[in-house]
Amino acid sequence: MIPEELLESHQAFRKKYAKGAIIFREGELPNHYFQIIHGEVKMCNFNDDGREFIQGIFSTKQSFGEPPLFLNRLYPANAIAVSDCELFILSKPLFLNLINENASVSMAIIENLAQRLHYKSVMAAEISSQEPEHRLLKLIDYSIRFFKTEKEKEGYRIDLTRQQMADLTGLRVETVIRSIKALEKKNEIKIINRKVYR
Amino acid sequence: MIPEELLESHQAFRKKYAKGAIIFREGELPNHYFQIIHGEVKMCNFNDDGREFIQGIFSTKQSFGEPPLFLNRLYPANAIAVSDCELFILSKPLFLNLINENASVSMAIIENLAQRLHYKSVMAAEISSQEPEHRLLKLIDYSIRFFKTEKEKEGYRIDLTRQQMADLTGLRVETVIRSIKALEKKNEIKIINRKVYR
DNA sequence: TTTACTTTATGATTTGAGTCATAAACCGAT
DNA sequence: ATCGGTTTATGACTCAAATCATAAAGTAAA
Repeated sequence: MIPEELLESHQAFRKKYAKGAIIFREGELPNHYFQIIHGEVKMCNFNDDGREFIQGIFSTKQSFGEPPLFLNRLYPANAIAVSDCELFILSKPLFLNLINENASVSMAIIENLAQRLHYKSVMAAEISSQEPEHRLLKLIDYSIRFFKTEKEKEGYRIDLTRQQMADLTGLRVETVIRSIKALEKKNEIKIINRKVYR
Repeated sequence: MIPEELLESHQAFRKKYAKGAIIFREGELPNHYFQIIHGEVKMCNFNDDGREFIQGIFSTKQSFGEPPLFLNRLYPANAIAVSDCELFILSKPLFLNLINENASVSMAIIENLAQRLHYKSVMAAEISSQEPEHRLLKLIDYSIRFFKTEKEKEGYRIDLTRQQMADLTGLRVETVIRSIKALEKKNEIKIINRKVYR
């Protein structure tokens, strides 16, 4: 999102995380801007009985975790590496400088936040009021535009496990599996050796 | 959010809406920036069978509906006047100018978006994975900080109808009524002639 | 190729929020 | 004071998703 050159010229450093590593935790005070060089990161919450809710999955060139940085608020969720990954990290004061100096960066930030707010608006309305199949279809369509998909001859391949879909929509795995099958029967999607295509 | 003087010096105009009036509709192309002078506005979706989901309720000095403006996307929800209200309206090109010229305005926009994203993150995790009482309590605590409350000797008075709470959390009115009562029994909240206090 | 683990799959059962019906309490306008 | 509309309230019943149990299929590592 922020061009590499700019980040590097402003003393951002690189850091690698192994799959499963925790980048920051819910409740911590944010001190840095993070942008993905390669790999994938999820932001998620765990509720009292250990169930996970995935706020979003981010990949190359995307940033995450800025909102509380601007609000002097604690992180509302955890950031965890979904795969091995490498990040640019920029300290809060340097990041804020960069924004103030550079109108195009601040516009990029605005667009990025607007983007994520849009996703949340759409999914919030879905999650709260629709049946599982509808919810999943929306997630699938949304994920095609924004994460984890590759275009193949059979259509777009959704690179999410059933469990991830469950955690993104607030459903249980079993419900996702059953709904996915129902959607296949209705010809809304295809399943080719367990992968979902649309 | 954007100072009145600035809005006026940039040719924003004022417009009044009666209670219930539709300011814009889901699916329309955004052309303006809106900021509330007085009154309240809700953004909401209606699903196939007419049920409403409230994305947020906004009041004095708050703006709404910017995200799709930045993304050249259609409105994902309707904006409806909850009470009689008056708004500042600024055309898209003038608004974008204003942001580009003025770093403090663009920072204000960033903070505003971050704020709303934060609310959505918190509520998304709640809505998708918690029991009604937990969900409602979170909404109540959040609404104390951000909308529709007044501090009284009995505590904060939540100025939301049961129906609004239902539409904000994705629950049904009856469930809200029952859960609110259960919360009162557990001494989490007070109910004084039908109003909720916390 | 065997082992250990993850992901997908499927049936049986439970449960709690949704739905439906009905009514009381409240509020504003005439 | 009366009337129409909204908001709150409550009970009975339904049903779909969650839960529980169990296993097959796939995958990665030793």
